[in-house]
Amino acid sequence: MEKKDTVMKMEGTIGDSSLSGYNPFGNLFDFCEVEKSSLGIMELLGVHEYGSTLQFPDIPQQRLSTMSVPKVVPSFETVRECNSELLNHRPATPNSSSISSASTSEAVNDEHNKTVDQAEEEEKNKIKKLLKAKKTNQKKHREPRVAFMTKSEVDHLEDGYRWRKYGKKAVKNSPFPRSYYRCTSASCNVKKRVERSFTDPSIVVTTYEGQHTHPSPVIPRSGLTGDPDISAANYLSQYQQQHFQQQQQLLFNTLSSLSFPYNHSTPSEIAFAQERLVCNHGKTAAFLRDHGLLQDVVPSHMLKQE
DNA sequence: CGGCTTTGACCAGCGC
DNA sequence: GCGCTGGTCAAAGCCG
Repeated sequence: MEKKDTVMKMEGTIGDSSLSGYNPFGNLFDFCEVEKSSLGIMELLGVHEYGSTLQFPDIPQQRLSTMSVPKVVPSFETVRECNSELLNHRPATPNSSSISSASTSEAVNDEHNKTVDQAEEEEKNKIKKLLKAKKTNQKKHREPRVAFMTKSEVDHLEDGYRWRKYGKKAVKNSPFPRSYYRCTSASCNVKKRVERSFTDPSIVVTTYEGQHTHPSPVIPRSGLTGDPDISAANYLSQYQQQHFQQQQQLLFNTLSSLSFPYNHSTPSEIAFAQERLVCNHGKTAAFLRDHGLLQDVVPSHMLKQE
C-alpha cells in the first residue's frame, strides 16, 4: 500500500499559534507532536522549540481540510452509563436474603459454611468481572491523549487541578517510574500520567486523558492584601491560568480531530523523535521566560510591573 | 480523622 | 499458551 502518495507536509510556527506557553504556575508547556494510533490513543512523538517550524509529517492530504474542525469524543457518557449499570446491579451482600436464609438454618455446618463462602466468592468474582467488563469497555472507547513535555525538576507539575495518585509503575527501558493520577473531582474522569524522559531526565512528560467537566478548583486569590505587587502577581496568575485552560481545551479539541493513519510508535522511532527535538530544547525555557508567550498572554501594563 | 501516597497484586492486551 | 508490559485496584501507612 503506497500511503506516501497521499501524504504532504504541514507547517506552522510554534509561538504564533496558541498551542504553547506557560501554565499559570510558571511551567513551560510546549506543543507536542503527537500521533493517533490505531487504538485512538495519542502517542507522543516529540516536542518543538518555541519559534521553530512545526511539521506534521505524513498527514494525508484529504485530512488537512478537517483538521480545524474540533471533534470532542463524548466517551464520558459511555463511562457514566457503565457506572449506572454497575449501580443497578446490586450483588448479594452478607445481609442479603439468600445468605441470611442460609445462616438461619439449624443445619449449619462446615459444609454449609463452605457453600456460603463459595457464594460470597462467586459474588465477588461477579463484581470483579463486571468491573473488568467496564474497564474493557473503557479501553475500547479510550479518550484521546494529549502529551506535554516540560523542563522541570519537579515531577508532578501544578496545573490548576487537584489530582490523586492511584498508581506507580516502572517503565520499560527507563530508569524513571511512571505515576498515574486521577482528577479528584467526583464527576470528572480525567487522568494523567507523569514520567521523566529517559533521553533527558530534566524533562517531564505529562499525558492528559479526557476532559475536565468542571472549572479548575485552584483559583488564585486576589486583592487580599494591600500590597500592589502581590495583587498584580495574583491577577497575572489568574489571567495566565484562564488562558492556559483555554489553550489546553483548544489543543485537546484540535488534536482530537486528527486521525493519523500510520503507526510510528515503535520505541526506536519515538526515541529518535525525542532525541531530535530534545537536543534543541535546553535553551528553550530561558529564552521563553524572557521573550516567550507572556506577551501574548499578559496585558502589556502587567508586564511593566517590574 | 480525612485525604493522600505507597506498593504489591491482579488482569487484559499483545507479541512471540 | 506463555511471558511481558501497562493500567488499575485496594489495603496499609503517612501526614497535617
